[in-house]
Amino acid sequence: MNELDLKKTVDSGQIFRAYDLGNGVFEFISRDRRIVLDEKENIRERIEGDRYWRCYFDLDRDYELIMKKASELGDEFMISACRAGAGIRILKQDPWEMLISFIISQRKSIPAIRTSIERLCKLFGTEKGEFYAFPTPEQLYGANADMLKTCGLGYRLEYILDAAKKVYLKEIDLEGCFLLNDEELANELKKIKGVGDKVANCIMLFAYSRFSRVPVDTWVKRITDEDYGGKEPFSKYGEDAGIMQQYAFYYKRSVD
DNA sequence: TCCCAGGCGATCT
DNA sequence: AGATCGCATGGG
Repeated sequence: MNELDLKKTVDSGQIFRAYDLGNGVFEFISRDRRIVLDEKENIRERIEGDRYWRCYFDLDRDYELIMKKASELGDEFMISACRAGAGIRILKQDPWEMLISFIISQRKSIPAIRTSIERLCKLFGTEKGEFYAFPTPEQLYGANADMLKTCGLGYRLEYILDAAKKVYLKEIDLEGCFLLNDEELANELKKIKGVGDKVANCIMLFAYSRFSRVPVDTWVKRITDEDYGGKEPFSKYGEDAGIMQQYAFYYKRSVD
């Protein structure tokens, strides 16, 4: 019950710095932290003992209620999505890291996003022994322009620089943003170049625990068009719509 | 080689 | 407000 499936979570498109190392071993990197988990061991016990990772893996939320709601509604596609996505959890990630990661994500494939982010970390992040921390706003704001150009950011480069500038110079306070309501938060994030509705919703869902937000990307559009005849199927899940979106995203990609 | 990727900003009607 | 269009680059 209420399992945590590391493999599915790594592949769920919400985290770009998580890796399947093989043999049931998975690595997750967040900010300047790293955890390596072996699913053959009691991972739940291990995570529960650590304040940061317990919060990160969202262990205290009941993810089974949403399946019940899909069943009550007779929502067949979402029932299948819940079944396929069981064990995926919405990771509580860092706002700055999500901001940069999802600016990069636009019109890029997930493997290409990973490549760009890893280059950024390796070139500008602080070395932590076996890995590199995600670069801070200061590190990106002061980044060498020629080195930045080697990260495959394309036209998104100016967006990244705008984000680094606004956050480093405190025009935008990402920690203070936790106090804002959903609409205020979305508007604040969209002051940054390269942040539109979709990227803002990703940041809100994956960093600010705004579970009602549904990032509408190419896959979600396809679900709406192909499986619901053009009628948006997520809002009826209310405060859990973002979780359902994540299951549906995972499911749709898996059957494509 | 060709096609498209977890969209967005600019520029129109 | 809503519809179109160009966009840099890397994977498959």
